[in-house]
Amino acid sequence: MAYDHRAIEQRWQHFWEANQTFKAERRIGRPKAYILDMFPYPSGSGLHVGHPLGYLATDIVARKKRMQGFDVLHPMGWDAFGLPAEQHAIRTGAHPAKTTAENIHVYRRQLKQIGFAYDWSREINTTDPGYVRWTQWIFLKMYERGLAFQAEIPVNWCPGLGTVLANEEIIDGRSEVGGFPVVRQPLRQWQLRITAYADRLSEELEPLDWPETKQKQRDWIGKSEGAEVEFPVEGREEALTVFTTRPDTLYGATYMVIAPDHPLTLAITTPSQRAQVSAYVDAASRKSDMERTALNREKTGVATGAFAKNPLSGRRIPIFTADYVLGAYGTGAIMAVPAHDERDFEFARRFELPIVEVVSPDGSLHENLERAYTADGIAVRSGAFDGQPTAEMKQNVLAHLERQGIGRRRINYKLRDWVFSRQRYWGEPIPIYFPVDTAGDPRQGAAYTIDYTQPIAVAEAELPVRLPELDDYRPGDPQGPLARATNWRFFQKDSKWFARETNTMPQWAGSCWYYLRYLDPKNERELCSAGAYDAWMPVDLYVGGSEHGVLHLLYARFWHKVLFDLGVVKHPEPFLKLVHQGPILGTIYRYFGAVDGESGALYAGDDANVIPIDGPGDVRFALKTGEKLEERWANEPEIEWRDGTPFLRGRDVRVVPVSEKMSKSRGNVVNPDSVIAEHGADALRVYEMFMGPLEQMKPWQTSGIFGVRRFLDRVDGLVGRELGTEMDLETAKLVHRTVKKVGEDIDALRLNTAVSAMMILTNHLNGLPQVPREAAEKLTLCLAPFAPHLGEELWQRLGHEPSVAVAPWPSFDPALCVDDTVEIGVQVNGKVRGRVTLGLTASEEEAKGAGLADSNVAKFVEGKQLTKVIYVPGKILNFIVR
RNA sequence: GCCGAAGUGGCGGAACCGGCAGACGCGGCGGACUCAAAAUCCGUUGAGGUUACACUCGUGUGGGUUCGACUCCCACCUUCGGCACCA
Repeated sequence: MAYDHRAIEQRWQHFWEANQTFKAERRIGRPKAYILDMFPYPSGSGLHVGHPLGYLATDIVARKKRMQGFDVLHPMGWDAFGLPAEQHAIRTGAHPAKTTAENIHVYRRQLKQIGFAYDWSREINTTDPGYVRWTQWIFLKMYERGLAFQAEIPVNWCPGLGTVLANEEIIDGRSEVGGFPVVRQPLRQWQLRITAYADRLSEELEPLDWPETKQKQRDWIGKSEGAEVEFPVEGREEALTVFTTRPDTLYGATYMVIAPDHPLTLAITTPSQRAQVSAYVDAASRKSDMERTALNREKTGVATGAFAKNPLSGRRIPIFTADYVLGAYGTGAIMAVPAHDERDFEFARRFELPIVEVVSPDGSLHENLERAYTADGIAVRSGAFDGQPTAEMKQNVLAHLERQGIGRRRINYKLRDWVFSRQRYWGEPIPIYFPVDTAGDPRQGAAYTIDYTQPIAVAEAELPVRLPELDDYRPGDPQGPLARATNWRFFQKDSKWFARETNTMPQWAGSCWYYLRYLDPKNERELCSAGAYDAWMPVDLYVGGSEHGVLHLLYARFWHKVLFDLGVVKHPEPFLKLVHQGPILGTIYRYFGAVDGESGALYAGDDANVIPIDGPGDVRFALKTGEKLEERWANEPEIEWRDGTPFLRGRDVRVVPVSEKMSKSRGNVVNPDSVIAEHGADALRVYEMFMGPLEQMKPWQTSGIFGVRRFLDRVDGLVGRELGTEMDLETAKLVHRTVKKVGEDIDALRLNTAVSAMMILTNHLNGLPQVPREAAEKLTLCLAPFAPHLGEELWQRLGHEPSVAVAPWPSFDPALCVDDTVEIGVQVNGKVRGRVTLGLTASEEEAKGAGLADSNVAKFVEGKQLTKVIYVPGKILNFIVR
């Protein structure tokens, strides 16, 4: 009874391709929907079953919208610049472009066999010269506006990758890709002035229909409102300016701290402290991010010997330098208020500095604080401000400082400018060149000097700047591998020599604006035409992994806002609604074995009799009797089930299933190709949607797909039966409710319960002597977005012309979706004791009578005093007795 | 440490504007079909209890609000994700 999925799926995939069923076109008077997936990086290992999850959700939404008469843009492309292709090139010598093209070929084939409703005529590839041209064009526009600039700055240099990294690409002092250590090192870099957009990037999140990602971005941008205050330094003209969010605690500032890398640190240091301070500054500059974040919990610092004057209290306060103050945030110096800041408190304790309470929870004075009091309160020891609550005092102090001209309101951000150059080959060349001072021909080895202070933009007409051919792609040189392509790098113009920029753009560049290129992918005159923009933008639904919550989504919003200011786009935000699909986990099975190895090994099985111990390497567990054990892992084929418990095949060793992110090294990857070959693309699609809520993390269970395939076979069987014209009321109600629920669930991306609803209908229809035609048709139409191949097949079998993809979405009769009678629970003192069927409009008297007529209810009420009756029509009847 | 999300049968999950907890699927058990197996179909399946019913317990833990709490409030525990000296 199983249908032939191979034949059906191939036939309809060919049909869609031949008929261009999913070509996106705008028609007068139709609503539009732009439904976008985060396009993949085509890696060498192909897709695993986790990849299509988000694509399936959008595909179902897109297919339903199309059936509802929307013009739908649902495109796909490739984010094809990236490290893996380049690393492969270094190992094998194969050109990254070649590897990338091969990988794309595999990805395209895999996606097509899943049956996505993409408009493949709009496919884009970020490495195409026709695409790179516009990425470079946007860069030049930023350069013209001063948003792209060079600076010699300490950057995050990753020797393992031979390149610099953006702050966002570093996790715990290591590279996000590869996990290599990162060190601080000064280098000439291109940066993008994302900080100029910090406020808009933070504030304009507000109206978007996004999940928690909104808050993550806000936190990353880290807007904080406060004040800049000047502290006069003894014996110097210029004051030391600090940033604080707590101007109300100014009277409690008992010392100051200046960052080791602050330009004034050495200048203000007194001769007697010079040696100590220089040593501290040196040590701090050599520390990598890792050391600073991981090891440096204990506060360190050195007195500079200098003193400042607290502008409000008039008190003479010492100036320290300490690395808990960051040179790059605020002004690089702080006023320290140990009584009301945990870090300052810790430092003050360590260096025996005075701790003066100036904010009291209740207005009374406290001595010998045990810890910093960081909450709001009432001002004390604050001169004329005493007694003011924190919020009020902030305003008053600010006003006072502004009148005196020694302070002003100020907003600061954690966000830093985006280090935008990479010392790698496989990226977009930065379209800039520099004058060269040389006596001969640098391509022939003549000595030369490049004047990096005079960057020149490549003329728009000369875009794109293409990558040169290279024999050796290895990184390592801070100038990047492109510096080795001397014939490409150096050129003459008006008999002067010039050198191209040899850094390339980071992987994120291409994905910052790709959603705009889909609108008009072949346009050679503009990145997209105004007509194409107006037809489709903004993106109505964007689905992708939450790992891109800060990186890609922040960068893309930034570029979009720049393009908005340029007049290229007309909306301040590109993505109205964002959803993150959860990862699909692979399952492996854990057990324990003796360290000695296979021969005579002691197999301890599951966790029950095993305890963790401290030890080197893999030996982190032992039997309770003391024998040391190693953690071992088995995957699905090595497992057999006995009475619902997994065992190691052929052995008496119990194993414990553990779900983890799918990865090659764990051997828990499930390949969609094999699932499709065995069960069909429709079964894969429906199973992935049925697994659970889209946004949740879910373990893949191969057995689950059997149930889904059985369901599809049942639907196939139903529609194959002789159909009737009559439909009984119960069936009609269920059919119409299912149509309603499936439609609503798709709109809300509750795809799992939509599938469940269709299963319920199918089970019901299967029990009928004859299946009504209307039921079969509506079920087919509901199922079509989920299982489109089977949907087409059944639609045709029902006597309709293809394609079901453009058939109208089924309607439902609201009257059939509400019950006139309903079964409700009858409670006595809040416990359910019976149930009665009542009309929705039944009065309390009727309900009471019906409820008491239930023998079991009567039993609990009998002999007691009925004190109250709670009746919510259609919901509950509750008798309160005493 | 801070921010965010989540804890429900053997498993994935459903219900959550407070109103019959466990839909749907997997797995298990029993049966039909078969020489047999697979596939398919039917029944059953939270725990305790009972011949059967009744009944008792049950949505991470402890409290609270309510006629009534998986759902709301407070405290805590655990898991996952993010940030991490940002003044």
